[in-house]
Amino acid sequence: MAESGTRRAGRPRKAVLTRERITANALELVSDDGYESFTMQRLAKSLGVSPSALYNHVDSKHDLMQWIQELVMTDIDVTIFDTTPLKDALMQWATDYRNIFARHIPLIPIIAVLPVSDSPRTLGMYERVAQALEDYGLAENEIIPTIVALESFIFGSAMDTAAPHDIFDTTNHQDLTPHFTQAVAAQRNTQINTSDDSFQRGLSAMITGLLATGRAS
Amino acid sequence: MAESGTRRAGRPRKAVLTRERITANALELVSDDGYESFTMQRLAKSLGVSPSALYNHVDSKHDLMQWIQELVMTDIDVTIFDTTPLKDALMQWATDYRNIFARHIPLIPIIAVLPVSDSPRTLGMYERVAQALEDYGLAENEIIPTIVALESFIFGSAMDTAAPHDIFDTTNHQDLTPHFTQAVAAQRNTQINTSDDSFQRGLSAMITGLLATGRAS
DNA sequence: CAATAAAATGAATTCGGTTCATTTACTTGT
DNA sequence: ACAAGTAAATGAACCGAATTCATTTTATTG
Repeated sequence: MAESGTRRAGRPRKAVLTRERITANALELVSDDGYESFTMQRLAKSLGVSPSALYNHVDSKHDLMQWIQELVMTDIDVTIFDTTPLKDALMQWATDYRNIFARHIPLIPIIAVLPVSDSPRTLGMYERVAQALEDYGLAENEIIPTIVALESFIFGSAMDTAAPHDIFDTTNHQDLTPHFTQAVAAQRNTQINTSDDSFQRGLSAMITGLLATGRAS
Repeated sequence: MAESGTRRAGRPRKAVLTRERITANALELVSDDGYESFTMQRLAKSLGVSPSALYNHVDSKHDLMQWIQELVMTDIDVTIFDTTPLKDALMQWATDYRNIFARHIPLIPIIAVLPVSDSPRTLGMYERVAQALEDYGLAENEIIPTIVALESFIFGSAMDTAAPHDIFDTTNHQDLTPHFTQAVAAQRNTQINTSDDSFQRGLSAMITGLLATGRAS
């Protein structure tokens, strides 16, 4: 039961912590030392504050990760769609997107499931891409599946960059896997990084195919 | 310092736990109740054993997850390559693969980074796919990038199935995102599940493109 | 039956995220 | 000036989960 309020108003003490400062420090920690060592305690220490103080500003570490992802999103360049033919623009955008999230792999399962309305920056990016696809003449109902398909490939490819170089080493089992072993050797001979090679080929193939179908006009 | 061994040999007590029993129980728990509630304590309880007993057989929970992934892999059907033209076989294999891992999303970051030599079942699958691609006439050096690209898309798409249905709801921001909002409406009108639609389109596009390039013969 | 050794136990450790009662410091109305 | 009010910050405690370790159990074998 609240008493009928005759008490005077008041203002809080000056906040040392703000969403901006928290998020900026978090991103810096994560960029410098990686996600494994990113804890609320370390973040608090980097802000010169006790861990519990963070919880006056953010509900959970998971929410904080969403803040980080929103900030990371601002790195993705969509101005390329203003100046470049669609297919090339999509290639560059997707490559940028993938390279950025390759450095933020633990964010991927979070963003993959995050409602766009919780991330204005993501929404802005989608708007630009949707517009570009519409301008190109893609059928309205194909725009979302096109974006989602590209994004799924982008996320999967970003994760793939974390694989060790010798992930396909089969020196133990080569007799049982002759075709695969030979294929690994052939790719290795090209001297091209497997992840990059795969991403480029897959991306080019997918974009070509997606744009070929259902051109509206 | 070891004493010069004059002591007689001995045999251990009969093991209640085996890798097979542990893995089977783990998979059952995970399938029934999901990964969130999957803990070493619960697994131990389901095996009628104390949590620490598990560590006589597995080095870590992470290793156990690898055991589970190896078991899950056995569900993926590659016999389709024996009977079906390559493009259709790839479509069915990829769909199967994606649908299975859609129920095991937490395994994806693990498998994406796991050396194939640690997973004979995965290696077997790769061998079959590599052979099919070779038989088709794909250039040797394109076989691995083709597999990796498809797998990246499969993993990304599997994660996408966890997204909420209303992930693209923009009722708050529609004025700022007219093209995107309209595209969402158009896709929704098709009545097709967005994840499935996106996967199918993306997969078909990618396979067509990957097989079109560099046919050897 | 005595020695052996793997397996299982249960208590303890560690680490992180999170909660909560309490204190601090700033603002505002009188 | 000052009393009241409030958000922010503190520090101790809580909790869940993985993992470790000293000890005990039990099957086996010469």
